[in-house]
Amino acid sequence: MGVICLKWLDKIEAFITLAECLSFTETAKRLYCSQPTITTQIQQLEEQFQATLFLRLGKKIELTKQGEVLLEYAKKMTCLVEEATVKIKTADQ
Amino acid sequence: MGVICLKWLDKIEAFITLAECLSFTETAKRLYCSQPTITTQIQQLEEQFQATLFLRLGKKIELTKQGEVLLEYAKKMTCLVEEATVKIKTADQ
DNA sequence: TGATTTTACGTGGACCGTAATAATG
DNA sequence: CATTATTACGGTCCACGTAAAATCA
Repeated sequence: MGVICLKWLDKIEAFITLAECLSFTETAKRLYCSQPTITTQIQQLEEQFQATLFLRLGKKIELTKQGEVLLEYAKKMTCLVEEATVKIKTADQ
Repeated sequence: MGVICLKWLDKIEAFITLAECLSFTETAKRLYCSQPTITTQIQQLEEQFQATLFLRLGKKIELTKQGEVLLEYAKKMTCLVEEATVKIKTADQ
């Protein structure tokens, strides 16, 4: 999770990582948590956006069109938060 | 909270509202929750960003420079989520 | 059968509202 | 003293990890 550790971004972080490596196991390793946690986070995102983000094809998973759209915005969101964190820190109070 | 009702955006929503009306009481009314909840949410944001977002000047509160910076990004974030929600919904799966 | 994902489930922590306290004018 | 913000506190809900089950190669 790097510098940014805001809890409410965890799901987005999990989604981005999963979209990148396409493996729940690998995603869990990278984010230092269990596979079931990743599964749940992705399920919650799918419910919140009422979308299917990944196709489960046997062992392989595949990003859907809807997933691609979310991925694009997810990256923007994390960038935005990182940028905000830096600029807030350097803002003279 | 309008169409977007993702729980993890509540704090940002509270912050934007408070920055607009500069009253915890009024913010709580608008968001249909209690004042202590707003207080806590703002405190958590201040802790997460390690920043003072509002100056407490007696009964009046005032947005700080850091608060102004966050406000700018907070609005971008909510817009981004709204936009993502719409585009995901219209994406052919 | 081995590897991976999902479901079940119990516990610990977070969140919210009520009540009480503090602070301002 | 009236109004507003904060703190204390208790109950509920959510999230995570472990364990078990399911699924595929």
